[in-house]
Amino acid sequence: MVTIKDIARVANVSVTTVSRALNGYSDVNEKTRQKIVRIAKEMNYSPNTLARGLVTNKSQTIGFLVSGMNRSANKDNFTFEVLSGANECISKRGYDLVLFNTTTSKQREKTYSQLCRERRVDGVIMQGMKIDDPYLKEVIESDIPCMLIDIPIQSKTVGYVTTDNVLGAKTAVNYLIGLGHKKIALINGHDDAYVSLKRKEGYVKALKEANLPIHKEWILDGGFLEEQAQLAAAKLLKSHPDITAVFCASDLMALGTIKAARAMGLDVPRQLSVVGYDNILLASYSAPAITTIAQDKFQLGYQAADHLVDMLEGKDVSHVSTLTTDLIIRESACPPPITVAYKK
Amino acid sequence: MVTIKDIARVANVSVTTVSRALNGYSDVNEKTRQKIVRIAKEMNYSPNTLARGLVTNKSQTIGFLVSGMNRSANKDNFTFEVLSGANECISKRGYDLVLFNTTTSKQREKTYSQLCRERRVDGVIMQGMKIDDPYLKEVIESDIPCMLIDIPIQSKTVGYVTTDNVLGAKTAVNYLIGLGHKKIALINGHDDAYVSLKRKEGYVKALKEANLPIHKEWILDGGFLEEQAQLAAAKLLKSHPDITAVFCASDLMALGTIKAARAMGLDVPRQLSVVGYDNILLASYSAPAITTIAQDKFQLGYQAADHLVDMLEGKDVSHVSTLTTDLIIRESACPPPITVAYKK
DNA sequence: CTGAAAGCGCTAACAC
DNA sequence: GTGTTAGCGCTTTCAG
Repeated sequence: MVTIKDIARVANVSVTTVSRALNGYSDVNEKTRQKIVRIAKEMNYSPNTLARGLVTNKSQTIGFLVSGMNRSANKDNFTFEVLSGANECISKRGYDLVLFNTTTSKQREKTYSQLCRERRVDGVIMQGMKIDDPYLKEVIESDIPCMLIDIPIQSKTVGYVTTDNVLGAKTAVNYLIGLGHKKIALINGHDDAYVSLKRKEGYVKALKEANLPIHKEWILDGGFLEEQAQLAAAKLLKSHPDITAVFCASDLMALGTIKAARAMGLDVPRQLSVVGYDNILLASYSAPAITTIAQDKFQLGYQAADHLVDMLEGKDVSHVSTLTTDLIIRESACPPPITVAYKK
Repeated sequence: MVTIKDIARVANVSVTTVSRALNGYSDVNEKTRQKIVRIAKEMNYSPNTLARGLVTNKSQTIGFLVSGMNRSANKDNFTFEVLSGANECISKRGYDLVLFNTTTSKQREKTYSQLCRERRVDGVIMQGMKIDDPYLKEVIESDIPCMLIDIPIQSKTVGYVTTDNVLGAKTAVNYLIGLGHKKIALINGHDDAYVSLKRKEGYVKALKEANLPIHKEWILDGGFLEEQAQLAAAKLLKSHPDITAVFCASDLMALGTIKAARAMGLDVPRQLSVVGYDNILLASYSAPAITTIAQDKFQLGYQAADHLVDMLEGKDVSHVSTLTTDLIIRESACPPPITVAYKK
């Protein structure tokens, strides 16, 4: 493995000069630089980032900390898209991503700061954490720069990027209301997720603004899981057959809800309208295709990475982004059955 | 940041002893060890892997080199599942994964060995490479241990894990033949992919064994892309309306083929049977659900990682695995229309 | 069982 | 412009 020492010897200069030349410092003779660069290339030199990191105290690596990258959790490619976005940006800006997966017990034994310090990551991007995850508390206490996805915590060293979940949910419910629905249920994720709280807020807001009553019994949790949502929806539709629409806090849960409806002989959308959230790939391929609120997951990761590197480079701008969402109208929602007319 | 030096001072021993105690060497007094361990814990010490790596010349990191992790390429979560599997195994065995994405131009400028040497990765896992990717040639020349996904190259330092693509394809086509089909086309990926070559081989083999003629015009490439496959299928079905079944080398292309058929007013499966490959998530959700050959992508990654670490630990076993596939029967294939009876 | 010393490859004062 | 020197945090001979 060739080192700057080898280059120095061949070029007949000191290692310092080699270091400076290769790192683009200005205070080195242009001819010497060219010579050094040429020799380095000839000798097929690559810098040792470990050694460099040891002295600069910067590793040029970002930790990507995600909960649940295990076999079962791949149904939506949310994590992967965020990861892709983050990686795209990070590598453009000269860093590399290292994966921290908190689901393997091996890593769980270590604290957040242990994980980070061992690898000397310069910063971390966190995704998929529950609101009460112990790691989250550590993030706040730690002074390692961190960008959170969908968790609004902010300090000198922590920022976040999220979407406007209240507005997104409101848009979905308003759409249903606009279609003529008055009895709209909510299948939410779970209270450990920030986005669930916000989406419920949007749901409530939309109903209130339309002067529609809020029924607590119409709000159920589906844990962001298709099967669990199916169970919840089945229960809901059985005990409240007058419901004509349900807004689900994820597309996966919308899928589950549709299955539940179908199992009861209900046609979607004619007898029951369903609107999802996320716009996962499945949403456009399922039958019926799911009307949903789209969020740009790639962008979520990209922006998080961008903010993080900004932070590392000392740019003192706000480290918060809120992305917008889009209503994607497809086939799973339509006006309610005309029986509602009898209500007058 | 607390170092072993700090611990040494507090514990009143030398750094050597601290190092040995913390690394579980046997030649240190049990009492001293306990004291050191206790102090390390109290001081919240984490080892600096950069420093360690610098001297041991091992970084405990594995590079995951993938082509195409960009925004557009996330339609099947193939890469993500392989990644998850690899990460699961790697982290169990005490390593971490660093992502090398060859789609960003930043990384493309660097050669394979540069990428690896800069980060001093101990080994790499490669996925999604085309057969003529320049990186691939470098892998062979390099002495860095490398496990390939779906590319059968083998040497002292390189191994691979793949599935039995010939058998998989053969199984698919045999299934179609068993259903009564005699005119079976193939929408393949592209010749730059090893798996395509093999799947074509399986297709041909199955037809031959059934004494069915091979028509070159019935074999088209869809580039593993839905849209491209749709175009290819449209062309194929238009010029050869007597085809009753098509085997696609990926589910995404099966989706495209179904769309093409539908656009021509053909019912799938009643007028055209379609069998896919991969068993991506979409396959079970689309309408009709796609009959396909399933491969365990998570396992692909897991095994690659396992072999790689074996290699790094000097275990001199074979570094090759061939996983089996499963035929998943769903709704996109059925016996051909009875019109074939007229053929007699 | 423990310590002193060297050195991994690199950067960064500081001097010339 | 360039070289000398020290040192990042750790492991590893080699002595004792």
